[in-house]
Amino acid sequence: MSLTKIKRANQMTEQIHYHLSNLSLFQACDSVFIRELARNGHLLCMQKGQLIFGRGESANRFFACLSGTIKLFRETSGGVQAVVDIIHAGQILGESSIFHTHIYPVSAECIEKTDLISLPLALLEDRMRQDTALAFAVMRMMANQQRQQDHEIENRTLKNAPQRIACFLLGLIDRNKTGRITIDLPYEKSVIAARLGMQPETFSRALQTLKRDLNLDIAGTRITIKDIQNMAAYTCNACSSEFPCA
Amino acid sequence: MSLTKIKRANQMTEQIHYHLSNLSLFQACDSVFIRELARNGHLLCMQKGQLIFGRGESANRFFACLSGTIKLFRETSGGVQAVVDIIHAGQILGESSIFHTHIYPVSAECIEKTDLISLPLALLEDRMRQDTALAFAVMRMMANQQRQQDHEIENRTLKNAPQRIACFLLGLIDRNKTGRITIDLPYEKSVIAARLGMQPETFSRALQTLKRDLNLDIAGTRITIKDIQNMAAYTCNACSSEFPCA
DNA sequence: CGAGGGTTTGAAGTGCATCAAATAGTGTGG
DNA sequence: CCACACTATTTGATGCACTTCAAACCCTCG
Repeated sequence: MSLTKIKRANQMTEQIHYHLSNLSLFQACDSVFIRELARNGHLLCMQKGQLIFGRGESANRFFACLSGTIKLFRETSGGVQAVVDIIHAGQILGESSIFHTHIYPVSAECIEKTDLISLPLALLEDRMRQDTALAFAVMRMMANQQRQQDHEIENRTLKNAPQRIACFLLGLIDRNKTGRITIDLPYEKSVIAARLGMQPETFSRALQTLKRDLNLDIAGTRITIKDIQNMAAYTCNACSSEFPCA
Repeated sequence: MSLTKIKRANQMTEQIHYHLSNLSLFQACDSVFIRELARNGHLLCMQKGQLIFGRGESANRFFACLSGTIKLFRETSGGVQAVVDIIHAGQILGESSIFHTHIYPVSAECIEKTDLISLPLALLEDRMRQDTALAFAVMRMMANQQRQQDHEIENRTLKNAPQRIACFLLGLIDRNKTGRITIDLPYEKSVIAARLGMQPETFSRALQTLKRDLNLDIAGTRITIKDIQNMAAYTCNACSSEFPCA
């Protein structure tokens, strides 16, 4: 490598190191490990629609989402998708393939411009074997995802479309806010619809129902909720957990 | 303790030790640990309908299912339930409360006569911190559960009632059998219905549809499948994974 | 044999999907 | 900066899958 190339590589490593040290998952990890990760990390800038990995592909890298949004989904041979989760900045993805014989168990696609760091699974796996705190952090993460999935199954079983939307909106609310609240939908309505297991048309109509029943103000992608308690009653009565249900 | 009481206690410990050493989760654990678990284990014999633990209760024990069947579910204040999983002999339950501030994240109820061992969570947790292999075994288990849940969400999103039942039946089939196959439903139809997210009436009717479309023989709780490939095509075409997908 | 829970069947209603078309919104190149 | 093209969203009309409620049936077990 030329001197300028080395310099640029070092800068890149610095940048990656900075981002990694901000991830909650690595909070308890020592700087040596994070530095090693950084040296082996690639910065990826992906566009809306780009596939990060596909279900069934062999996996030797996992990813940290720095900015943007990613949908995790399963897809039939006919091309129909079931969205399983949505990943935001600060979260990681692909790590669970460690436990699936290094095969990605779902597909991941960017649903807007997204910055990622690609990292070797082997480093994480090795480190987890040595560092109990890291292993437990991963387990805590997995356990939380599991609880979320349980909640999702409950939602699909017990709630109708407007209630599922209301539940989703409540999840977007900053915990310690109160009174009148305005929300900007974090991504396309059709994606939210898929995430909630309904068609875009149903989403649109269900949102109208919600507007009528709960007296919401809706302007395009911006929604104002006047009475949160009312909304919580509307959806949480059909659910095992109460607002705020994280 | 009297001598006979001590003797009886030792016998009990022996019995528990025997069962624990057969659990796949503890295969890699040394005998000392299993013995310590056994000393602190209680044998529980529960009847159909008995609650093992309730969602939200504080947790300091987990359980190993020796025989019988347990449903994990979430329940609204109105008493409606969403069945999240069904636990069989050889599996454990309640362990994930370690990662939820020692609160059970779901409720567990026996749906038939069931034998359990109750064990202290603290022992498992401590041991996981020392024994990486055990920690990884737990993670593998959690990862598998997660994949199952993803599959379940896909099922509920993409499959109709008859297809979900067909998928369930395929999951009961011994992998290396072929040709004409007879299955006995492992528990009440209404429980299967709940597990699949449908009403008992819907289950009954959907099973008729299946019988008609796939030419099944159905006698009460016993079902004979004449053409597995046909059945796989029927349900797996609406799914991201192919038979056998377990 | 009778009681009680589980299952099936029937009739009716409802929520969501589907298909089609109109409208709004967004980004692009002239 | 506007006009056009393309995508996202909404709206309408219709059909179907599943739910709900009610009653009959079946099966098991005391």
